[in-house]
Amino acid sequence: MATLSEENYLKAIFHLATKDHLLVSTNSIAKKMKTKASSATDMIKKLSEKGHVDYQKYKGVNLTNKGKLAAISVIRKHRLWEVFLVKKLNFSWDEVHEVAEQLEHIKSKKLIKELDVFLDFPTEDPHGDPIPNSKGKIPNTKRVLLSMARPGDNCICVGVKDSSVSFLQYLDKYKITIGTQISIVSKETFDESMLLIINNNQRSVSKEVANNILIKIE
Amino acid sequence: MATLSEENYLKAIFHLATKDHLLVSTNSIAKKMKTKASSATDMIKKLSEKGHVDYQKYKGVNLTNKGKLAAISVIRKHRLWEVFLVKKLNFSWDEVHEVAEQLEHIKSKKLIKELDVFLDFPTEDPHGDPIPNSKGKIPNTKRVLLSMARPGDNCICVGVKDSSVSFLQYLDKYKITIGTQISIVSKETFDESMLLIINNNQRSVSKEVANNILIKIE
DNA sequence: ACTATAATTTAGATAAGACTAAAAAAATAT
DNA sequence: ATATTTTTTTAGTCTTATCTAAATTATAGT
Repeated sequence: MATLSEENYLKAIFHLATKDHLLVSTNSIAKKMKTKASSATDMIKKLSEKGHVDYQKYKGVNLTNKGKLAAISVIRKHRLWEVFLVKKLNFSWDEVHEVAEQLEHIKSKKLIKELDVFLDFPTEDPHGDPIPNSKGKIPNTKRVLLSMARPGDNCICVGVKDSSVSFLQYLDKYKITIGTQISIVSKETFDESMLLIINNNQRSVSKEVANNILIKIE
Repeated sequence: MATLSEENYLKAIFHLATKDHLLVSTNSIAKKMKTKASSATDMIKKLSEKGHVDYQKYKGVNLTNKGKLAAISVIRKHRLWEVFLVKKLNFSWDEVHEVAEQLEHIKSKKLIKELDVFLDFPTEDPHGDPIPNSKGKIPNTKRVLLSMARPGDNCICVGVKDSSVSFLQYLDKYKITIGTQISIVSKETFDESMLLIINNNQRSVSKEVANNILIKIE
């Protein structure tokens, strides 16, 4: 059984590994975990001994199947709790993360099974991120960044890439949420800002914003 | 802010202190926490430094007002989560304790406030124990032990003193739960066992059982 | 009151997870 | 190809919460 700290490291490594870059560096883990590289090395050794990662000194780590399933299990719990907080306890999408970070570590199979039933088997969390099923399978949603859309496209906001509080509050301010219709009017070549129609209002968003909104193009 | 371990010690001390015996011994704390007396001493010093208990070497401890409120806050969370697990997630009353022990340490004022709203401000947990309000006031229910009742009394089960899994399962087996009607037929002077009518069946219960069922006499 | 026993505290050790500083390996630049 | 910089690891320290063993204080028995 993984400790709280081990679970957080596994989650961090999972998020850092991408399809084309499965090997994760010590430094990137340390940065994500907001600790020092030496602490990351210590934990990597521990995770390696427990069979959660493959590790070669100076080469970085790779999640084993076991480690991957452990990470996904934590992510599943995190996202289910986020749904609970928003749907049942009136939390807004920028308030859920901190609490879900704690709730995701509660150990009880029955708890998470019944929570899933209670929430009617949700497939996405309040930020549009997919919820892995109990077997560890992650439903893949074909989502792209708003910055990928072209003038004339009609899109629906389906999630965010950056779920920091400041960004979520920005979105709330302009009434952009999951399900919001977005039409692309034009795109500036100079600064890559985009002119959009959102809720019947024209609005210009910066490259930074467009790079963090996930959409589905109709 | 108290650590997880500090919260557990505070809770233990609170449960050990009674109206007529506010001073709690090191050994009793150690026993309740399932640690050694030396560990208890260490923690007592820490709690004393933080102003949660009054402590005099070799004399035992006493919760300060601050420590009492901290303990009650944990107990409130524990009991609210128990209600949630039973009412919303189909847990039975003997399954909730272990999970609530974890959930009670989640730090979020909004979480517990909204949970209280969501559960419609319950005043008792699934074992009949009173839920302290947000100010730390504990509603007092006039409950007595079944062993206090006399032949001819008609009673309602309102809770249990011992909420161990084995006792709760014993009660489930004989269909005794909160709200169950119990009539006292007679009491043996020899072994203090009691003859009862429960759910229209005569049943004899031992002194040990009668000492752990809480009732209200009509 | 004095002794035996029980309760409590102190001292010193351990494990987990973090840190700093220094050493070693890898990557980059010239 | 060698020197410099960056990354990673090692060694040693710290804190929290635990432990064992030994010392100290309190309690009970005679």
